[in-house]
Amino acid sequence: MPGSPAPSPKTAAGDGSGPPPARRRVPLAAGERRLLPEATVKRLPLYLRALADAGDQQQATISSEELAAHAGVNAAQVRKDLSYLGSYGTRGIGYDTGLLRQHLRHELGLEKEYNVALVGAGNLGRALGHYRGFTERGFHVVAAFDTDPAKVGGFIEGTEVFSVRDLARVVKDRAITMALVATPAAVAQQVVDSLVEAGVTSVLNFAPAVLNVAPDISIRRVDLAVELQILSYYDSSRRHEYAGTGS
Amino acid sequence: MPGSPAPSPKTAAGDGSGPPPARRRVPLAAGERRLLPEATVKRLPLYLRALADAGDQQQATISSEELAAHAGVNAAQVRKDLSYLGSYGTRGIGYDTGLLRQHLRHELGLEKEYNVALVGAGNLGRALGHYRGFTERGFHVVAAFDTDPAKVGGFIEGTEVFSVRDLARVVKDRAITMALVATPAAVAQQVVDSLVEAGVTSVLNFAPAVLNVAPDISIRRVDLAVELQILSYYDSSRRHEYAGTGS
DNA sequence: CCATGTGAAAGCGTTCACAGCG
DNA sequence: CGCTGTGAACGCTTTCACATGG
Repeated sequence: MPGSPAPSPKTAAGDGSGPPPARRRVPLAAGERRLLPEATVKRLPLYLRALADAGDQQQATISSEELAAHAGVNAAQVRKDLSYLGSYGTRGIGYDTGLLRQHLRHELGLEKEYNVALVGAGNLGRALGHYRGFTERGFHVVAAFDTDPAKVGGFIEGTEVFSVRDLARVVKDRAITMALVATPAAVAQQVVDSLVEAGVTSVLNFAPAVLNVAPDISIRRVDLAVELQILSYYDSSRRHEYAGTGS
Repeated sequence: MPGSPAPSPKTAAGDGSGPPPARRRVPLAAGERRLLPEATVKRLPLYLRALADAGDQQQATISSEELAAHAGVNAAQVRKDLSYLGSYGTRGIGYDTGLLRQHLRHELGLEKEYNVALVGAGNLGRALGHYRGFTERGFHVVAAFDTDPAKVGGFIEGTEVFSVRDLARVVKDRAITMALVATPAAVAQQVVDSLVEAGVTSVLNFAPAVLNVAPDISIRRVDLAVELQILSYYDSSRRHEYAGTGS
């Protein structure tokens, strides 16, 4: 049963917005850095991308105003977010692009490279396997898995497709800690259970299902049908907007 | 220039969480229904899916507790969300699955079918074109677009690939109101501008860029690299967690 | 003088706790 | 009695406004 009732509602269920609700409350020692607010974490990658754009244009510094424009947020937001990192801006000038980029990469843990598993070699899975953006950013898809014997033994962009029966072994052998789940919804929960069992601690779930995992596992959901349904809501509320009042 | 500074920071920039920040403040007339909180809108599709699961199992009613388990949220949240719809539950019993499903579909505007354009027929674009989940839910990809002459004239799962030069014409002819943008980031802004110009009002953006659109256009972002970077953050904060205090 | 960094205020969203009703 | 519906409390997020400092 994929959607078995969670023992506790506080489980780190993959709701797509809050992957690790576990916030620490302990006093924390000297050099240690406190967990950032979740909303801030979601924006840091956008600032990083804005910096890449600025760096391309040989810009030595960038203002919170410019970063805000690139990230589609308020400038005060940018300053507050960056101030959580101990902030390395200069008043009257702005942020040093190179320095800030380094700090953001460090804070996001992007100095490390990650080995990633891809589970499900259907249409979406194969597209994910071909996607260049992952490797470029240090996320290496080093193994794919499927149940279909016709797909097992094949390759996706140089990555071998294994049987899911070999999942535990391959995940351990290749030191895989992240996974992309692109299976049918019906098997997604058991797949993620196997992945976690084998040592995976971060999961990006593309299956249209909410998955339950232990609180020390991060899971995020990318749900295409849900996105379209959200758009549908706003579209339809626009259509009805001028049907009520005449004012 | 894709990331041109927004004239006003209040533009409906595609930040992935808040597509239409425009909340109305007018008193609103009799039969009219107020806009739902954005956070609620994001959860309604999950409840709908939970109901589909329950319906499969011949369940006539479902409790907020059960819905919560399926959606990975708190039961009080479910009740509050559903109460915004005027709620059709029965105290002591729960919600009638069929009735609630109908109301959710109505509220989300899913009684209508949508014609969708797919822009960018690269790996990701083709995978999206093959994805079954869209048509199943009433979102019909009726045209694809690309600049590559080798792709133009081809078909993706029965959908013709047009030149982007014909975008305006085809979008109008086929009454397309939604679009999936799966182009390189560099051209995404001009693509979305053309789409909006041609009559598209809802956009799902897969390009790694923040797009600016008028406030009456809905845009949502699905950014795979950003998702992995967020996971990376929590992964690395877990690794550092036990490096500071010994307690 | 200009743009950062930040308290304080305002706005949202979530959770609690229980009244209300079938 | 059980489960919904909801005011009120709480906590997180955003925005404002301005002191601060290169």
